[in-house]
Amino acid sequence: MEECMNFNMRKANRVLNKLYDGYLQSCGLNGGQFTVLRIVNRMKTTTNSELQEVMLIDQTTLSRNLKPLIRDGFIEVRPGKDLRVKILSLTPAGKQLYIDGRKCWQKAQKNVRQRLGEKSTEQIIAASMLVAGLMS
Amino acid sequence: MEECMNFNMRKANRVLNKLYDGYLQSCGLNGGQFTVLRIVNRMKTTTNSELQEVMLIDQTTLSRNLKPLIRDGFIEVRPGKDLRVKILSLTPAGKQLYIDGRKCWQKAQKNVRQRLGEKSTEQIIAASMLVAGLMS
DNA sequence: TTGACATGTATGCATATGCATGCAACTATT
DNA sequence: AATAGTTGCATGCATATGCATACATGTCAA
Repeated sequence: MEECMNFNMRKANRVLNKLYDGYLQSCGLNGGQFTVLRIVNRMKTTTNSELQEVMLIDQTTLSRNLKPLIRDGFIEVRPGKDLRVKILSLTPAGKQLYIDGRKCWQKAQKNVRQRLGEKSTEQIIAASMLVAGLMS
Repeated sequence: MEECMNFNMRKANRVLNKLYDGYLQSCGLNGGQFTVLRIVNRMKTTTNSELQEVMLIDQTTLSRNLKPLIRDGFIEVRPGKDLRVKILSLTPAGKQLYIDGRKCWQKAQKNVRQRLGEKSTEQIIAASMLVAGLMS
């Protein structure tokens, strides 16, 4: 019986989410919030719509994920030249939170890497990127 | 910068879910419901807790996923020898729905297979299984 | 300039998910 | 048999997600 790719990825995703969330909760983050911090940190300065493209996430979901990070002073919003655009960047507190979160994240990633092995780990990440490329 | 496995799998999962759901909606199913039908069909007869182990899904989530399928007459419930256990099986309508759903599912799976190629497809499924194995 | 259309973001609603807990049925120890 | 603990499933609640839509700002054509 042929395997269902969707089912298997969903299952793997549930397992992985739980694992990463477990490590991240000690600094009050979940996987989605950490990802936002991580990308904003990398971009230095970005916008909702740019994040949306990078994460391939629904715009409204992203908008809501950003909300508490902005409210709690981790992400700063400035209006762009185009007043509709909100320019996002990490505040000092946000940078610190990212640094803390990164430590938790590294533990999670290391745990996975050790259990799956280097080669499988890289393959899985590459495979995920391939699948994400189906979006177009 | 090292890639985050969790982020990449989440992203891939979003893309894949949308794709499969798009194909399945023509027979009124979503990916989760189709998976339940598929597994019950394969098992002939099963229980909530057995499904839960196979799907690595939260028991309460599964319970809720089953609810509409039972209510709408696609899954039949008989009490087991242990009266707490509900023995699940497909009704004739459920079997038909699975057959219909399987056609949609095959289109989705074929689409993915064609775009990613045979080798990548198999690798991704194998990779997902590996990751799911982290649950233990 | 003005009016029509486009774009960036937020909100209303419905559904999905999972943790904590509740309840009923079972098991084991006395 | 009575009690305590265990197990299988369901429900209350909180959060996450995404579609449809609203609203504000921008752009372009006349």
